Amino acid sequence: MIEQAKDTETKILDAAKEVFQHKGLTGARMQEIADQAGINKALLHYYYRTKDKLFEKVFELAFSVFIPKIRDIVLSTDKSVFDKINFFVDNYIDLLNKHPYIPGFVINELNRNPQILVQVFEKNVQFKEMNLFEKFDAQLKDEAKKGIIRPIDARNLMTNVIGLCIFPIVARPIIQGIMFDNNKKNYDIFLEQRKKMVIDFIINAIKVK
Amino acid sequence: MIEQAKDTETKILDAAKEVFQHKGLTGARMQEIADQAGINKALLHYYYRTKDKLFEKVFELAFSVFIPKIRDIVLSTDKSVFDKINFFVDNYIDLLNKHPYIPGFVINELNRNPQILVQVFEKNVQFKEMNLFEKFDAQLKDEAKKGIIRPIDARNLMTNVIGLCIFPIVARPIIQGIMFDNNKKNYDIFLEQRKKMVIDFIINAIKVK
DNA sequence: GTCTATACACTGATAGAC
DNA sequence: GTCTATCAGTGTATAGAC
Repeated sequence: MIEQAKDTETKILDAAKEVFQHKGLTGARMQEIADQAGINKALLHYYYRTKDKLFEKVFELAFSVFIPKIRDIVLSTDKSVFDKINFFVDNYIDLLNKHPYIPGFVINELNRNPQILVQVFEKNVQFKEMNLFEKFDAQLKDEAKKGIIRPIDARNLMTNVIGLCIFPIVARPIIQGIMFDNNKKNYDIFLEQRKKMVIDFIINAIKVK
Repeated sequence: MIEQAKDTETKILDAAKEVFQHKGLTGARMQEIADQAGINKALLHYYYRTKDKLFEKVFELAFSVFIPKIRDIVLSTDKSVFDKINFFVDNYIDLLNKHPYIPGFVINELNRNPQILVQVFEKNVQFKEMNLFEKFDAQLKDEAKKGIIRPIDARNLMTNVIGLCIFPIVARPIIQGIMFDNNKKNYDIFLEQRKKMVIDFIINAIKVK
């Protein structure tokens, strides 16, 4: 039955997400994914043929959670730079809290095998047409000329903004361990307060006063 | 012969570093490490007994490359906050260029198994006595009172500084792919220019003008 | 200390019954 | 579509000769 099939396919994908994102491609076991999905190991191969193909699907979905968001926000051309930063950080940190394991997963797997990105690009052309940086560059240059912000290019600014949001999540174990005595609760508070802190930090970094 | 032994032990460790840092614990193969070291697979077990023990050694060494450096710099109490930031970013980015794969390796393995950190702490007490943040906090509070910098706590500042240095290295494949059309040369130039950019960015973020 | 040969467990994948 | 049983390949680890 098709109804049943869709359901099983979804259960497998959800289980695969869970396991792959925590253990990575090489650390994940098909058996564990099957257990997590509550089905038999053979069914995984029935629906996705190979481990690599299943992984690819999971990776693409993870990727598409975080990348288009960047595009959406940067492209909202009616906003000032300050408003964009405010809006981006606010939304991106919320998104990160919802999916805290995805950034580390994507970054790690891409380091192990950068080739995956090329495949994702080929399947989703929209990712590739990211020349939105030129437009953002123009806006930054414009506001700099008007004396609103100090000069900075879009790639550096975006790297800084995204890095300040993602880094404390990706490097959580080490920062929490070294700076917070491995106290999970204190680190959660730290992250909570960072939203406002990061916005202030960035605005002040580029603002002309 | 002891001379020969030391040499082989070192060769194994160097090979293990190379393979583990690129493939991770679960992705690495003892056979590949043996090949890389130019010796037999059985010798690996003769010197390090198990894959896990060999990995642990490699992890500890990788860890000790980047963490004590933080301590050294933050503890140089005779410097102003601005000088510390200048000095830190300059030195840390140089260090990152020398060992670009270590941060991603450490971060990833700690996400897979945060327990490793506890083991490292137990073996190296110096890592744990990182209460240097209290001292740095005092200095930040002092300079803020004097009207030199805007108020910020040590943990947020250190997270920002380290994040701005490490993130473009760790997330290189994705940033290079999306923002630089996968052009390696252009990304190298980008990284080269970031040293000055990052320092300016941070100084302006906390400076009172 | 270093090698060859091999034990033993596990993993991804398939065959075939229902 | 879903299951059980099983295969072929690979991985860590050890035994034992030199």
